[in-house]
Amino acid sequence: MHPSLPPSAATKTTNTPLLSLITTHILRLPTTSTPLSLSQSLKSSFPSLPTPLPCPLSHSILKHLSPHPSLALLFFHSLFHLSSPPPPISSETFHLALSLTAQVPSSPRDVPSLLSLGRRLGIPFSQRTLSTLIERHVASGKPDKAVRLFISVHRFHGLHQTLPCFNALLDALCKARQVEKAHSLLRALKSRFPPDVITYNTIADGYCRHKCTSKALDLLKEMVETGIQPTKNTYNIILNGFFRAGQVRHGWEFFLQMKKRGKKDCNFEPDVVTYTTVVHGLGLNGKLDRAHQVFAEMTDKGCLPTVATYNALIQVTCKKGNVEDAVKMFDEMLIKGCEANVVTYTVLIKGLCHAGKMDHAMELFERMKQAGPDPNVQIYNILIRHMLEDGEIEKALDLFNKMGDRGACLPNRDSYNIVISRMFVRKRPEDVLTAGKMMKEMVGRGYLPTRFMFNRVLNGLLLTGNQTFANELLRLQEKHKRLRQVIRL
DNA sequence: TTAGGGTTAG
Repeated sequence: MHPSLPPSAATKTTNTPLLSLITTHILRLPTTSTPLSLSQSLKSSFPSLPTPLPCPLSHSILKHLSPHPSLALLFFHSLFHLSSPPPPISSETFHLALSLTAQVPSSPRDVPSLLSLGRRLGIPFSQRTLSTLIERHVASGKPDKAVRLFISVHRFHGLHQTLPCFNALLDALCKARQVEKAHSLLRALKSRFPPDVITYNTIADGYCRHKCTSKALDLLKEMVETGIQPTKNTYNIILNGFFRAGQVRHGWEFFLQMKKRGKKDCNFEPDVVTYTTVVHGLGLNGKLDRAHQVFAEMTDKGCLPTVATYNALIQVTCKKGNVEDAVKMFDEMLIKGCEANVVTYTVLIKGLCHAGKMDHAMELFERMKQAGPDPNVQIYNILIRHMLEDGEIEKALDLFNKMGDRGACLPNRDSYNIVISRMFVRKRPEDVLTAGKMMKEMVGRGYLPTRFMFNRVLNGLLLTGNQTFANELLRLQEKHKRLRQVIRL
C-alpha cells in the first residue's frame, strides 16, 4: 500500500507524480531495509514501474533523496536488483552516488567498492571523480586525505592533475576553514602548478571568510606583482571581506572607489553582485537606511536586482528593521516578476517566527507548498522550533510527523535534536516515551545523538518505568558501532 | 567540470 498524492502535489511542475510517489514510498520504509528488500518492495508497490528504470527518473529520485544519504544509497544499490541486466547508470548519477557514499563513512559499500563498480559500468576515473572525492573528503573533516589523494592520483588512477583541479582542492580547503593549509599548499606546489587569477581569488576569499582582510589584501598585492591582473570577482571578494569583518567604513570606501574608477575601467564597474554585497553588508551592520538607498541607486542605474538582492534586503529588514516592511518587499519582488526561491521563504518565515507572528509564518508556508519551491528541512525546523518555544507542543509534533509525507523531506539530525530536547519540559511520561521513539528512529536513520541526549532519554525512560524500552535503546547502542564510539567519548 | 552576492543557528 502506498499513500495517495495530495491534490496540491499534482499542481507542482517539479514533482512528477511517479517521482513523488516513489520517494515517499522509500522515505517510509523501515530503517532495516536492504537494497534487495527495497527493490522487492518497489516492484510489488508499483507493478507498472518501467524496467529498467529510465536514467532521468532514477537520477531524479536519487537527487531527491540526497538529503538522506543512507536512504539515497539504499535506492542506488537497489537499482541493481530491480532489473536484469542492471539499468544504464549515467556518469552524473554515478558521481552523485559517489558523493553520497563519501558522506556516509560507516557505509559498508564504501568508496573503493563504488569506484570498482564505476569501472565495471565503464565510467572512468575522471577529473570529476577526483573533484567529487576531494570535495567530500574535505567536507567530512578529512582535508589531509583530500590532499594525499590529489598528490597521488596519477600513481593510483593514472590521472594527471590539472590547474582547475588544484584550484578546486584549494577552494574546498578554504570553504572548510582550512585557509592556512590551502595557502601553504599553494606555496609548496607553486612551481608545479603556476597559480592563475582564480587560484589567488580562491585563497583571498578564504581569508575574507576568516575575517582576515589584511591577508587577502597582501595576496592581492602579490598577485599584481606576479603580473596577474585582478578581475571584477577579485574586487567583489575583497568588498565582501570588509563587510564580513565588520569594517563597514573600509567597505563603503572601497565601493565608492569601484564606482569612481569603474567609469574608466570596466573591471571596477559595480555589478549586481557588488550591489547585493553592499546592501547585505550595510544592512547587517545596522545601516538599513543606507542599504535601501543603495538598492534604489542600483535600479536607477539600470542594474536589475536578482532574487539574491531581494533576499539580502528582506533578510536585513527582518533582522534590523520591521518584518512588515520585509513582507512588503516580498510582495514587491513578486509584482516585479522576480520569483521567490527557497532562501526567500527561509529568511521571511524565520523573520515572522522571530517576531512572534506564527500565523503569518504558517500562511507563507502554506503558500509555499501550493505555489512556491518545495519547503526544505530547514524551514520545517524553524517552524517546529518556534512552535515548541511557544509551548505549542502538539502542533509542533503534528508538523514533525508530516515531514516525510510528500517528497523527500524527512527530519534530519537537527529536527530530532530540536524536538527531543523539548520533550522534557512538561515532565509528562508520554513526552518521554515520544522522545524514546524519536531517538530510536533517528539512530535507525543514521543520525547519532550526543552522549548527553542519549543519557537524558535513557534516564527519562527508566524514571518513568519504561525499563523494556530503555533496554531496547541500550541494545540499539550496542548495535551501532559508531554510536557506541560517540557515546563513550 | 575552477573563483564573487542571498539561508539554515541557539
